[in-house]
Amino acid sequence: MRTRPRELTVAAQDYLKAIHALEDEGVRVTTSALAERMSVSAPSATAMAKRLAGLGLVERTPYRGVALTETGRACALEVIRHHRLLERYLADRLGLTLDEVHAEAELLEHALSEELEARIDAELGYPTHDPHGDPIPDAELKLDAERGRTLSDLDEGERAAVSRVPDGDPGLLRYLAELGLVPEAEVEVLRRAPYGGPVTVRTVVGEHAISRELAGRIAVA
Amino acid sequence: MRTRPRELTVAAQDYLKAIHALEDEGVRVTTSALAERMSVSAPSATAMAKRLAGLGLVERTPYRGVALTETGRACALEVIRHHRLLERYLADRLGLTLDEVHAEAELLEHALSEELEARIDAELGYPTHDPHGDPIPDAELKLDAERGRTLSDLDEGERAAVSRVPDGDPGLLRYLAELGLVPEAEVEVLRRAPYGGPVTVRTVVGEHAISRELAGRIAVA
DNA sequence: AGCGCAGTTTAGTCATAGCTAATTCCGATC
DNA sequence: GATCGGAATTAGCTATGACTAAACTGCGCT
Repeated sequence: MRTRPRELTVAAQDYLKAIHALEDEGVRVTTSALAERMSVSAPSATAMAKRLAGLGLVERTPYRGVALTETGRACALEVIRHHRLLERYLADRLGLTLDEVHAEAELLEHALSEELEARIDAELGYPTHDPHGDPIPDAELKLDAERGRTLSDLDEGERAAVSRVPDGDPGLLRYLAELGLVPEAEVEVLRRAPYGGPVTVRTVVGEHAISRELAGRIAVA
Repeated sequence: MRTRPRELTVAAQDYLKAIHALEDEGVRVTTSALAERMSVSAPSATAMAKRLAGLGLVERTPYRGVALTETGRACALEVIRHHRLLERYLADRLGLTLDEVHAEAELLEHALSEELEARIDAELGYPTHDPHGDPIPDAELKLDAERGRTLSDLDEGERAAVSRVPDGDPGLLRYLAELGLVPEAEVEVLRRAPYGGPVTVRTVVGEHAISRELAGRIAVA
């Protein structure tokens, strides 16, 4: 039996998604973290946290923050499934580029019926990853964690394939695409400057130095 | 330069669509007609009518009703364009049936960006009609009126092709499909009972009597 | 242990969009 | 031309979700 974020407001779904993302990043979901992520004032975040707690979707400890309940997590995953399936669809079937799909999926995700979700899923052959390399929760909302290594974990001389890139920032995605850093692409780490300095990589496009911080956000396999 | 219903609330867009539909049907757009169409109380309709008038989207005469302004009509057509393009897409590319597309398009129409609209339009080869046979406003929002004849206008013995069926009621659409009354299908009128009685038609599926009222809602060419 | 500040929450508003109950208007009838 | 009834509007509430300003907590630091 499937939980139904469908009966939630769009705003509530967006908050759940944000809370899930923060938990996933290992960040404590405080009011300010949530407010920041949602581009909203702290009181607004507090208010929504209370509402979600009232719906049994999060556990809330005043002054401490919130944590998703099982139900809350299911709702978040449902929305994420919609988002990532749509990204996959938009990229594969309508030719949207990596930097375009996120925003479009963001718009459409709340308007996708279960029917259509299933139809799209089948049409695409039950894909497991979105175009950025993020895993798509399956129809039972199972999500494989796959917290693998990143570009910044590789030793000099190591080669790997990019498995995941950050998904939200179109400018960043265009930049990475220019450097040849897209999912599936081959990379070799040439140098890792000490003290958290830049990482120099070779891709099909050539050699490029990128910040350690950015390298840490690019997963490899 | 394109008007931007995008900046309107979803509710406002839905009201504009309803007002457009009523005008199209030749109905005076009174508060009660609008309230009825929107499944909303009369005071709610009054309130929205005022809001739309304030935005310059309708001309409102208290106690008289509303009429779309040019801007209002453009916004309504923009929404209708989204709706019908999506219907066409869902039918052609995802295999949804005639009775399913309306509800899905209803959900998605407000979440469709101009970008994606253009992409879908191109993908489909700039279609002119949705799967029910309703005309799709073009990118400049021109809509061909084509107020043609209906099944109930045909004389006994006349043959024609169904050009348009009502789009909102899934049950009705399934019924019509069973009778072979779908867009493009060949029909021949066998009998027209007097005094507004039923019309008997032959389709590929056989002979069927349908009410005059229903026949009047099926356009032919 | 106490003080202070950063972070949280409360208090009080606003806008949208819905509702019911009460009132007002318009036109049709007498 | 007054009246009556139905349609339309006003008045007053509710919920969501945002905001600012003010008050409160708790933790770290002395």
